[in-house]
Amino acid sequence: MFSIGALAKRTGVKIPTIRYYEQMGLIAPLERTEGNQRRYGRPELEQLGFIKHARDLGFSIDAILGLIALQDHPDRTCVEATEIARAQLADVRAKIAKLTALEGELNRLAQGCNGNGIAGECYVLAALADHQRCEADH
Amino acid sequence: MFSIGALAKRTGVKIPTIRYYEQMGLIAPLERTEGNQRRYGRPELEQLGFIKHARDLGFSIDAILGLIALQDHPDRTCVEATEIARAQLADVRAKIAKLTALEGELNRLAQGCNGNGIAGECYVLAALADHQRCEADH
DNA sequence: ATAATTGCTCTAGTGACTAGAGGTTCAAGG
DNA sequence: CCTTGAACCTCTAGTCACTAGAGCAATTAT
Repeated sequence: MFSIGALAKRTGVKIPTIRYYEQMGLIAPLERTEGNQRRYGRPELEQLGFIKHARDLGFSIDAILGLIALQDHPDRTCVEATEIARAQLADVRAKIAKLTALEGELNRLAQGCNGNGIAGECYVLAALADHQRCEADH
Repeated sequence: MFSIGALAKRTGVKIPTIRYYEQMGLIAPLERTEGNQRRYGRPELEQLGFIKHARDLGFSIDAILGLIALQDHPDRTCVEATEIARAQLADVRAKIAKLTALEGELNRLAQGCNGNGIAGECYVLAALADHQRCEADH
């Protein structure tokens, strides 16, 4: 049985975030002290590890709630968990694609100007003002 | 001179967003009608195009405010504009790197399970619970 | 016993919008 | 000229995943 501070230190999740997760229904402490302080056990430690890992992978709180519901009903098929993971993967891939396109344009933008001119004829500002110069459409 | 609705249609920026940008100090209409409705001209159209383009490239409202300040003082050197663009590029590259790492892990996650087992022995849930199985650290 | 640390709840702020309520103004047709 | 309906106005609150701070209570160490 340990305090919220100890849990925070062990998992690397900040104290207010743990309390926020509790509010969102992700982890509740097993019990409280007489003075109303949260006391956690090993299962909560593992649960929070799970949550942190999923958050690091970009899963939304809502998606994690779904995964937790699956953990709590291990008789359900695994399809749902895999679907959540696949959706997340698709999301990440879409983001990568978009960011890569932006990288290309920003690169041209940043290289077009050596930084020695004056802003009145700055390539960066001109390029931002004139979308025509873009290769990809966004 | 055209209305906010016409401006929205021409630029593809939604009406509430235009009003929000005005609140943030990005674009103000030249004038208002007697009945207090916004009326925009060509300069505002171009300004909003600039803003949209920069937002599409991931620039923050704050960064765009900086760029606009440069436009308004064309005597300043171009260095600042380039610096803002370079910072944005670095940011985008960092995000791509992080997302690519996540993509790898998510891919393993989603492929480890064919979706036919039961959640009690689901690879997705197990992998999320056990960070040890990860290759990269995040 | 006391001081230092840690904990509690509650409210409000972040960024970049989006949604809705409740009311006003404009443009077009009759 | 008048009415109708679309578009407009302001203002407040909600989104997501936290983060910060106020003001107070409990625990721990000395």
